[in-house]
Amino acid sequence: MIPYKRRNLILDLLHSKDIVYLDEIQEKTDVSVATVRRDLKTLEEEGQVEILTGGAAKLVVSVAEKSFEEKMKLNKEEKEAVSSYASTLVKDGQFIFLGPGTTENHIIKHLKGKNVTVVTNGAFHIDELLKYKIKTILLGGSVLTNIAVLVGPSAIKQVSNMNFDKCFIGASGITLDNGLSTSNIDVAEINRIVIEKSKEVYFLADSTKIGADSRYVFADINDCNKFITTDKAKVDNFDSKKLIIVEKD
Amino acid sequence: MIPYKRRNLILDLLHSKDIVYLDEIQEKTDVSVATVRRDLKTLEEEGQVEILTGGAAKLVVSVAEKSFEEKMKLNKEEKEAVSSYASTLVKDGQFIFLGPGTTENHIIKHLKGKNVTVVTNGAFHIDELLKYKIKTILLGGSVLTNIAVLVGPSAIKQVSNMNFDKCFIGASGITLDNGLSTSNIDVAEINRIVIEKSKEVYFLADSTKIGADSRYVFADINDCNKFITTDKAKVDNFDSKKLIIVEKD
DNA sequence: AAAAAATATCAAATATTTTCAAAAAGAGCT
DNA sequence: AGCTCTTTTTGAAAATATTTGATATTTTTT
Repeated sequence: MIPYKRRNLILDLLHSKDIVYLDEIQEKTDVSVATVRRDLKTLEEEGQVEILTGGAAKLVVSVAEKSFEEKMKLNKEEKEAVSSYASTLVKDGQFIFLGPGTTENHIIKHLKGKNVTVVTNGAFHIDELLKYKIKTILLGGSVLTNIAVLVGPSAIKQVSNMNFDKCFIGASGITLDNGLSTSNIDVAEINRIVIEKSKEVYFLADSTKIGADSRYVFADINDCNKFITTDKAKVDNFDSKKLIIVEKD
Repeated sequence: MIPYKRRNLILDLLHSKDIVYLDEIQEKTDVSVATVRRDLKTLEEEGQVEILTGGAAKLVVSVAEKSFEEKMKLNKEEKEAVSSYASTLVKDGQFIFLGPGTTENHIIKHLKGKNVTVVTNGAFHIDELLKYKIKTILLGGSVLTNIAVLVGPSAIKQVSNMNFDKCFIGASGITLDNGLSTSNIDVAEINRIVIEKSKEVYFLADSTKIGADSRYVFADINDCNKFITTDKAKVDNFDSKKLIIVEKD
């Protein structure tokens, strides 16, 4: 196994485990402890890993990204299924808005090669958007700590002057009675405007969001063209004409 | 098989695989390892591939981030010295602008705990700013591929309505004759406005920037309050009242 | 103080770079 | 086309450089 692959393996282990021990790495890679140590030192110099005394290492993630990356892992399959379907709706040349959530982030990789322009207020999407060389407009404004979302009068003004072909928006909570809600009032405000300025509106939700209410309501269930989710049972009372149930594999 | 086709084959392999081994390529192309190595070197020079020890090569993933991180490493000590000094100029409660460069990025960690608001058009600064919980306003606009800098009418409009206590701006090139220049016309435009809207203007430069000109000039040497750099020799002809030479340790 | 872990050192094993001559491919000419 | 001359590409061998495992030494933990 070449060094690069070995180091990747270590990072992979740390993605699922939080801490790995030298023995463990050694066993999986079949090299001497000396080499494992050297690998870890290399990764540490790259800022990817922190070496702990006691023969272990843990992943270094920036505080802010942590919560985002952790959310990316939650219900990954559902989010993947929903966003994969959502991406098929995007046609060449379209001008679309992506909300700042993790489900929306999953969409990005599927847009690769499509000639679209993405507008978003989710600063964490930037890496992924650049990676796939997608034309991007990031809204400007105050950056919300922890979630790196851009809000404020300036962001509002910008979206107010845009007309989207489609928007894809997630929510923290969704109920038939109260509609879609989120935990931040500024995010709610932006969502509200985006929905108004979009020809077609798509709501995305993994099953955990359904049935709960968050603080700030920004839309009614009926404000969308399609509501994309995976769990049929949970949306039984919803308007079935607007529902799209996708299978997670 | 002609060289061109061979190299394409390597890229194809990397499309699906992430890593290819020398043996693998050699087997498929039926040439000597020496030639495979040369092919890889060519591809590397084209920026299409990364050569790894072990004889494998991997597709370069996020060109953008990579180049930023690599630039962060260049002249690290000088940048650190310059930005460390720059940060001492920032007082509690101030409203400052940071340019999108790597030198400016180094400033951020030194702002930890200071009650300042940072405005920037460098999207790559976000992680660092969130990490140290610094109040941040990110300009909105088109995201320039590769460098993740925000530009365009919207960004311009935003900075035009702001009044900064201080701004810290780097450049790609600096000469006494032509002043400060950068490689992107939009970045130059933003810089120009920021300089106008700042009570105090600070230019930052590691020694490699001095003596070279880039495409778009955005300021004269005299447009600043202080010009902070490390290399005394290179700035001998500059107005000494404005110069601050810091030691790298 | 004993045990465990981390660091340092060194020689062997691998990989990479350099060098050089042969082969292949082009370019110009008759 | 056939022939020379030049340039480029290639493979093999030698020279360097890097990676690795083993062992000894120092540091840290218990």
